[in-house]
Amino acid sequence: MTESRVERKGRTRRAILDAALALSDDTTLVALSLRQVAKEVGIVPTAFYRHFPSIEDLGLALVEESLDTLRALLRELRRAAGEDAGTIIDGSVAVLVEQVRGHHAHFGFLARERFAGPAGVRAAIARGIELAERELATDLAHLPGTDVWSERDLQILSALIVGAMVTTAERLVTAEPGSPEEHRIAEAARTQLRMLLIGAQSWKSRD
Amino acid sequence: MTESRVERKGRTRRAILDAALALSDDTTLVALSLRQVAKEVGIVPTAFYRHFPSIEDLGLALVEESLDTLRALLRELRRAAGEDAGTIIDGSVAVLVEQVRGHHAHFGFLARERFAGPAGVRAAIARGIELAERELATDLAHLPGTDVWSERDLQILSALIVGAMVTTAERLVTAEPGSPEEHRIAEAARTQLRMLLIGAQSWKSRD
DNA sequence: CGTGACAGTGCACACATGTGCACTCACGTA
DNA sequence: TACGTGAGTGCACATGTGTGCACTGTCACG
Repeated sequence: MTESRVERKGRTRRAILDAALALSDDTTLVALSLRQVAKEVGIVPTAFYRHFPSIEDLGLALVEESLDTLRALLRELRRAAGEDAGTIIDGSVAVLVEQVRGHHAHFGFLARERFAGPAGVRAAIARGIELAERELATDLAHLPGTDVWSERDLQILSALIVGAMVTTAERLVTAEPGSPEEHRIAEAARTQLRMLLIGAQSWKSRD
Repeated sequence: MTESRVERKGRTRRAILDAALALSDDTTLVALSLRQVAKEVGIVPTAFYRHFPSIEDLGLALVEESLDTLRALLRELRRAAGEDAGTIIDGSVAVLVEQVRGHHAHFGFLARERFAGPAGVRAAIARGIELAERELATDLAHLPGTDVWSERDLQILSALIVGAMVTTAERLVTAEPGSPEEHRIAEAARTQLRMLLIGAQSWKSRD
C-alpha cells in the first residue's frame, strides 16, 4: 500500500502550505523564512524549491486557496438566502460564523495579508474582494425592491455589506469558538445587517 | 547656535520613528530589522538601544502616535458636524479625506499593524479603535432622534460607521491625492454614510 | 531490465541579524 | 575648571538566512 509518486509530491506541497499557514498565524508572510517552513515540514531547506520558486509564490498559492473558501462562503450565503427570505439575516450570520470557524486559518490569512503582505499578495486579495463585491451586487439586484437602484448604488451597498462581513470575520477569527465573545460578535453582526437592509429599503425614496 | 543635549536626543528619537514609519511602509514592523532602521537614521545599530529597548517598543510608540492622529480625526469630525447638521455627511468625508492625506503614514501604519503586527501592538490598536467607537457612540447620543435607541444599539451603529471609515481610510491610503480614484472612494463613502444614517432614522420604528 | 526523471539530502558560502562590551567625547552641572 | 552622565562608536560573536552544487535513491516508463 505504498504511495504513488505524484501523490507523495502533492502531500509534501500540502504540508508546506499548511506549515506556512500555521507559522504565519501570529505574524506575516513577510516575516516567514524558507528555513522555518522547511524545518516545520521536515525537509531540508533547498528541497523547498522543488515546490515553489519563492516564499511569495507560496503566498500567492495560499491567497488562491483562501479566496476559494471566501467564494465558498458567498455560495453558502446565497443558498441560505434563497431558502427563506424572512430569515436572511439570521441565516447569513450563522453561515458566516460557521464558515469562519471551519476555515479559521484562511480568513485569518486574508485579514493579515490584505494590507501587510507582499505587494503581489495584496493585489491578489484586493482583486478577489472586489470580485466578491460585484458578485454580491448582482445577487442583490435579484432581490425584490432593488429595481429602482442604480448599478453604482448597488455596488456601494455591496461594499458596505462586504466590509461589515470582513470586519466581522476578522473579529471572529480572534474569538474562541462557542465563547460568549463569539456570540456577542454574531449578535452585533445581525443588528448591523438589519440596520443596513432597513436603510436600503428607504433608499429609493431619496433619489 | 548649537543644539541642546535633550533636543538632540529628541531629534534622533524622532528620526528613528520616522525611519521606522518609512521603512515599514511597504511591509510590516515584524519584517523590520533594528539594523535597517539604524542605517536609515545614520547611527550605529547599538545606539538604537539608547532610545528603545526593542523594535516592538518602537512599534508601541508609533501606535500611540497614530492613535493620537486618529483621535484628532474624530475631534475634527465632531467640530465639522457641530457647525451645520445639514452638511454632516459631506463635511465628514471631506475631513476624512483631508486627514488621511495629511497623515498618510499613520493611517497606513494602523491598517497594516492592526492584524499583522506583534501581539502587543495589535492589542493596543484594538483598544484604541474600541475607544473611538465608544466616543462616537456618545456623540451620536447627543444627536436629535437617537433618544429611543438602546446604548448597545448606539455602540453597534458606531462600530458600523467606524468600520466603514476605517475601510475607507485603508482605501484612501493606497490612492494618489487628488486622483479620480480618490474622488471615487470619497463619493462611495458619502453614499455609504447616507445609507447608514437613513437606516438609523428608520431604526427606532422597529424595536 | 535498464534508465532517466526528480523529490529530497548534505555541504558550503557569503551575508544579515541581535546584542554584549569597552570606548570616546561633548554637554551640563557643581 | 573639573567631572560625571550619557549619546553615539567600533569590534566581536554566535546564530539565522537564501541559495548554489553535486549527490542519492526510488518510482515509473521505454
